Amino acid sequence: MIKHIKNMDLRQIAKSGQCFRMTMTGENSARVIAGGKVLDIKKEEGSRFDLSCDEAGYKAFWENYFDMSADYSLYIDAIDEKDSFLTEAAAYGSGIRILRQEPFETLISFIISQRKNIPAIQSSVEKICRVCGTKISDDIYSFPTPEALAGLSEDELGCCSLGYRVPYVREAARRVASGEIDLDGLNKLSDDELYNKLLSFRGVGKKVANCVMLFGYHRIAAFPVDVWIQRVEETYYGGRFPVEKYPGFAGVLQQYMFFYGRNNAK
DNA sequence: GTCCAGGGTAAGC
DNA sequence: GCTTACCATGGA
Repeated sequence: MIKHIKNMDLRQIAKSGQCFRMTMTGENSARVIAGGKVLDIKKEEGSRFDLSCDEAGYKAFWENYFDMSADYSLYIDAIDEKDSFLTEAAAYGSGIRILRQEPFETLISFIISQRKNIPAIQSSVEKICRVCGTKISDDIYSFPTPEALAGLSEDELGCCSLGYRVPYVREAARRVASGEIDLDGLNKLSDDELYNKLLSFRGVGKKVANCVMLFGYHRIAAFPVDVWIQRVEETYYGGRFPVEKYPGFAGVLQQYMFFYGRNNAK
């Protein structure tokens, strides 16, 4: 089916470091695995995209997943003109959207992410999906359910290049699978309450908690600070980015800063 | 072979 | 409250 989508660049999103199961399949095409489904997207002319789903599937899942109701030009227009770095960063990554990913997949993926680069995270996540995800079609596996992941032995998880993170992943999966923590139910919490709840997972500190908030709960005020953002803050902002200038959506701008800073590092 | 990665924990001040 | 050693692994 055909959709016209503004502020949508497949390569930028696939390489933005917010999701780990979106891969480029060609110069202008990508494949996304999410929600137990596969979507192939191809960019045609201008803002015209061809999606491999029907209208019902689009409405039921992908429209929300890609945050289609948001107009990202509003976030970009709100940037202080005098901030030349952020202005350049937003122009550079203007096709990035903040995907509405599932909380559990986001939580586990970002527990894995600590002290790994993006290709290594993708590789680990892919291994986990192959070990205990559900087969969707030939050679394509969904992200595992909490129950499936919690049921793995240490050895089985050990084959997924998790290193010292194995107990973190197991404990998180168990707490969710047992019902001790209802991840979907956390949606009703305020940002602060959600943040503190996420910190209760072993292996989740402030950076990972903020990533889960931003990418798994679409709390776009969350502003994760990793090594790349730290460099940007030190180089251009005297040590700290003024998040208070952008109340409620600093997380979107963080994504532009991360993508630009990381791709233009020497 | 060396350096570093979308950091966190626990121990020590 | 704020440092610091340590953590496994693979990509660049």
